[in-house]
Amino acid sequence: MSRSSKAKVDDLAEDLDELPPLTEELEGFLGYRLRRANAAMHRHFIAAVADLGITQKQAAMLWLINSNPGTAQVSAADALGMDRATTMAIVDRLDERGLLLRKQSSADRRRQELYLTPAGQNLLRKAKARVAKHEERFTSLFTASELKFLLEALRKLRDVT
Amino acid sequence: MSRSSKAKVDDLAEDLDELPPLTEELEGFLGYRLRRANAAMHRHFIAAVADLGITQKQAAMLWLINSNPGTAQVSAADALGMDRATTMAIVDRLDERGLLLRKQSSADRRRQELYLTPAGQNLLRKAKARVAKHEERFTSLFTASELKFLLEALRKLRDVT
DNA sequence: CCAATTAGTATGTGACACATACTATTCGTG
DNA sequence: CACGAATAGTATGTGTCACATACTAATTGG
Repeated sequence: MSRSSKAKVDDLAEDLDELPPLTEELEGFLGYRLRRANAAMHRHFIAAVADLGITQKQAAMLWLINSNPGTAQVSAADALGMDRATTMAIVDRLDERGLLLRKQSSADRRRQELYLTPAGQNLLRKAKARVAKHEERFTSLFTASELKFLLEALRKLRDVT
Repeated sequence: MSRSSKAKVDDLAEDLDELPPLTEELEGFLGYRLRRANAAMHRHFIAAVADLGITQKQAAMLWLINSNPGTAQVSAADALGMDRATTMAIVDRLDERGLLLRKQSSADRRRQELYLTPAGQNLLRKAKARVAKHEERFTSLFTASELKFLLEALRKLRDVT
């Protein structure tokens, strides 16, 4: 014991760092917890792929294009829940880095089909390994059934109109 | 039935909008689902308090100060998981709108104690009503025990180092 | 007493979200 | 078929937030 056993009971909270947190009220909110959890996972993600210099959104875009070559910008935007302007900014950034290319669709000349360049495929391959470890770090907190419930719960939240 | 029963089985997916989504692979990731759920709830929050012109972070700051008058900026920053620079920007904005005020601590003159102004208290009161409805819209998707698990799961994710 | 730490501040960069507006193209309906 | 509506991409601007860096003033600890 580092302290005398005569320490007053009143001191216990302070001793054990059990003072009520400033966020006590906020902790009851799903929105607050969701934001904090997302912030933590986002930070961890950025750190995990720091040497690749991509964000969650950029990685998601590369991933989506790799799985669906030729997808139009607007389709990618819808799939990822972004508007066209935001999608433009993200695709622009990846385009400037030579990670993807735009090709006008012959079927509908308004559309720009998106494809990964070899550089983009290469970067995505590296990203996949890091993301797998990153995900494992978080999913390992739960049992398989807990994780299943959690993923479904998050889907329900997303689909609220 | 709107279509002939002779429709080929191959057509079923198209008929029922069950084509695999472009995000099929991404859906398996906890980070992706978390981001989408958070984005949905964030959008809903902003819409819920649109007439008050505050963000989630600003509301959280007002809430925290209201519950803990005199809290220093750095304490609020720690509690909300933000750095000092970001906290400054948020407090500045609320300060400019006259929703809070800074008062130099007499005990430690480096510290700026934060207090809500009557305008800030008034705005927070309105916000609380809207946030309650907003939260209800999402928490009502779950049973009490499911919600308990979800909140705890999100706390675990936040606390990952 | 002095070095290290802490709190607040200032400044700059980058990523996103969203609004608006404009052009080119395609679609739908009279 | 023609023409207005809708769609895809683009350009531009605003606002929020995260983070890095650097600086000052104040406090703390050895």
